[in-house]
Amino acid sequence: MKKGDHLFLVDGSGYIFRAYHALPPLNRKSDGLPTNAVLGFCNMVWKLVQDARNTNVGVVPTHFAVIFDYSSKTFRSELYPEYKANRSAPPEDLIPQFGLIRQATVAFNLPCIEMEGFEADDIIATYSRLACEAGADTTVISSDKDLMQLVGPTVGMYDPMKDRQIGIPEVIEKWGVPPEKMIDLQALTGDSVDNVPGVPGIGPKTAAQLLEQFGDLDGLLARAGEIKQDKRRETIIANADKARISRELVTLKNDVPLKEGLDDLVLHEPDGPKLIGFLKTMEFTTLTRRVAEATATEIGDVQASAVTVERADTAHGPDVGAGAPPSQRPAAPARNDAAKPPTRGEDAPPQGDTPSLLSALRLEQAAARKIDPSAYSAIRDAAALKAWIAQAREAGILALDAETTSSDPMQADLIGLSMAITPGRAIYVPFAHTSGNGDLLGGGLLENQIPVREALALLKPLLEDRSVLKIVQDMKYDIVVMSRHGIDVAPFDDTMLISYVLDAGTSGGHDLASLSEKWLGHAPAAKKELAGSGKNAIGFDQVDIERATTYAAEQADIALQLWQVLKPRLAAKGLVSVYERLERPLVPVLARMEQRGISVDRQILSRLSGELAQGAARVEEEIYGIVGERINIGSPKQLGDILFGKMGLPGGSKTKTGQWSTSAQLLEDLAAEGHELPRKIVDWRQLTKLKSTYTDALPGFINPGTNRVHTSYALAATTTGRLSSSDPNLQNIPVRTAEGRKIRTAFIAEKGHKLVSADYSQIELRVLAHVAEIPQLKQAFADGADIHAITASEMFNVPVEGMPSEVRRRAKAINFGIIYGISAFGLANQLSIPRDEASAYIKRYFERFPGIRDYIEETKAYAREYGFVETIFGRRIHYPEIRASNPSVRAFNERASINARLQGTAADIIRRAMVHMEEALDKAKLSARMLLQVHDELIFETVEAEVEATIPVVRSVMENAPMPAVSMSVPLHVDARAANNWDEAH
DNA sequence: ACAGAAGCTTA
DNA sequence: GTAAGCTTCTGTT
Repeated sequence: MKKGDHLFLVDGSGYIFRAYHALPPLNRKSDGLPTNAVLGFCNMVWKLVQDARNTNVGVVPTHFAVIFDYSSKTFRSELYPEYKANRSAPPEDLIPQFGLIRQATVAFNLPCIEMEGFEADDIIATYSRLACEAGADTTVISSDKDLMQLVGPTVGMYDPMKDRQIGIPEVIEKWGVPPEKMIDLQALTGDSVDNVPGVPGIGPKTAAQLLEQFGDLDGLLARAGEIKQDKRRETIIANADKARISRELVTLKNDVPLKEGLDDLVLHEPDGPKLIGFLKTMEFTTLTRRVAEATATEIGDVQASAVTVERADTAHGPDVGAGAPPSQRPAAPARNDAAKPPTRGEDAPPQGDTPSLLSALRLEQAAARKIDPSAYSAIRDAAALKAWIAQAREAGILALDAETTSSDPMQADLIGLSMAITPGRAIYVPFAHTSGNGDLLGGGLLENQIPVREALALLKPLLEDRSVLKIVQDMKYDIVVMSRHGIDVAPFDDTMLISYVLDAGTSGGHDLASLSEKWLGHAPAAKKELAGSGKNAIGFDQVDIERATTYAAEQADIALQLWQVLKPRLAAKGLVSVYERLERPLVPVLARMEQRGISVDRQILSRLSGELAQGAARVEEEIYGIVGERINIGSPKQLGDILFGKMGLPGGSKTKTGQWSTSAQLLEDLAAEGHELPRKIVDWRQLTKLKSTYTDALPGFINPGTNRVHTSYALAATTTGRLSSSDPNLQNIPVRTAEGRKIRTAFIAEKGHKLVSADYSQIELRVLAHVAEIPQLKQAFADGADIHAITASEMFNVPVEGMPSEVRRRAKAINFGIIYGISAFGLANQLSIPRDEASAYIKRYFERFPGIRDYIEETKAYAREYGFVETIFGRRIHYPEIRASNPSVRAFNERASINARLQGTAADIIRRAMVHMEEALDKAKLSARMLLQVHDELIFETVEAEVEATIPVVRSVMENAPMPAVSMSVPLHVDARAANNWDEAH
């Protein structure tokens, strides 16, 4: 073996267990021999031997070996008799596969290596050392953490199941320590599967932290007395011996006396007939065919070979090391497109104007600066805070981030505040961290913190100071939290919204972590690394102050640096007014809407839930009666099998995963043919959907403090400029069916109040008429005529009077189709007509309204040229894939860009209405409060006596919303109604 | 435990 | 044919 060679070492034993559990059961057809792990193994080896180039393994092997455990008795049992003692026997149908995989290895012409007294891992360690000494590189094919100690400059790992490399960065990401400290980490944490004791109560996180602090295990044990936490110090001192023996157990032996030398591991071409013989025996037809093609062997010429199947009582199955490696999240490759050359049209070539230069300069500075946690500190007394506030006043600008206990700003307790004035430096002010040793009372407040009240009293003048700009990522959250403490933070810039205005539609989100990676090339610490996730999550109050400081200060620091890079880009791209008129002013408006919430009647929901439950139970019994067994109706898989398998209904289409489709559309069609079961399934789905998503879920969102439901609006979640609503989503409350509408009756006005609903009529079609300048449509809207009827009349030359409803329906579908970026395929589906008929409709439509064809072509050409489209207010929506070579990807982007101009303009219009609404109501001395937005509808709550006065004000603001920025050539029309509940008001 | 698919709700 | 979010089931290449 020489320099440049590459050795692949497959952890055969580890692979068997992992493949067995990960792969679906598979049995040889002829006799039921279980073979799933064998097939997985063969596929993996074939891929690596034949086609490593097309995997993420990165290199092509020159040497190859598969390593197995020999038996459970190794030198480790001598060292520590309990080692691997509580290992249970492997599953029955895995046992015969141990031997088969060894035979598969031989069939592949690969060395099959095992050694009495040593584990596979020791052999792997030995070969990788020898290879390194020979100047060659090694890839260990495994994801077992026990092998990670081997990772280094010349040794990598590769997880064949996830097609993912594991190098030094991946080890650090997963375990928090570099590979050379894995031994010490495992010595501390132990391993319950292998019965390595470790130190009780020390898990990977604590171990990594201790090793970070003390360097290595010996350092830690020598200086254990310095550990601050009482309990931790004691257990480590008491269990020092266990840690030492554990270290011996997990340390891999790299001087195993091997029979085969490196040169015996040279990779040979596969012997086609020999391998095919084995694969044929196993009845792996696909792989057999593939191997035959690659080795130019005629399958028919090869006889199935004999294999030996070991029986459970003779196999050395129990001896094989279990491989249940912890799952690994694929690491997103670091990406920094800030340095990329500008795309054609989109980013204009570097200009001489100040904003571009400033932006470029800031980017350079940010890229050069390393984020250094040691420049972050905690402020823990009032005097220091006062001094800091004085500096911030002087600076006139300050980034901040509130740390709380909940992602719901209406429930969050404020735990601390981080702030930054100078890039690279930041402070954290802890207010309410607790000792976190977790009894139900939550532990006591830690010392040396400025109490919330006192700290906020000091900070309030700064946060409300009109001459100090506050920079925040996602300001709406902080506004809600701070306003609950009586602080009105202003003025502000929001880095999330600046990014949204600049880059809506480009890949990547607008959250702090994504922006930091994109612009600063730095991945900030994740909150879940401090506070955990899922059911093990702790409140931020329980995170210790030191770690909280590093995390929180970094958040503020990054917000500041992002602002420095992004803000000048707004001016450079002419997007300042979009940000200042459509985004930033909406933040406090939405914050107030969220804070107000809406009243939801629990009793109505609970009554409805009962009715739905009864209804669903009845339909369920009827379904069971027809089907003859109690299947899970909620499982599309089971349903498909029953409908199209057992009952033999004419199955329509399959979904992309090969399942029978059981969509409502398809079931409706079957019902129309006279089948009774599909109808019942559709009914059952409606009832259970209403129950689970609405009547059962909504009461859980009633805030115990306010007795109202507070949705959360996302300003930067959609590509088009629409808002989105979540937790709960109040933008998809049912309205189409009578059953569903009952849910809306539960949304009620306070006593003595009414709900007012005001919605734009046909806003997107009006926008279309305006931007595409279609005379007939403009005229129809000016006349207040029925737009779909006019369209039908134009297309089919029929009078509007006495028009058959079917004719109007088709015209309506075409109008909507235009808004969605029409295709014959889509229209045909919508109207259940043949594709050529739909094509004919579209052709005719374009003949009658040539302006719309022009509009569509112009939009596509513009998007192709610039990579984005704009709304009439200048909002940009990017389509980076508009020039894709894949026709369906390209067509999708074309339709989306056509829709985005219309949907986005409509979204801008209602945003403008919302921004102006409060002042208009104020000026008219009306007390109405805006509660909800549903894309083209606003819902208000107002005292009964003011209803009549409120409606004209609301209507006027909404209808005139485009003014004075844009004067539309088509009038906007708003319908408004008041009632006691949302159903009647709508 | 978590992610993705399927399905359903809205404008 | 556009834009979203939530629930349930399923599988863990």
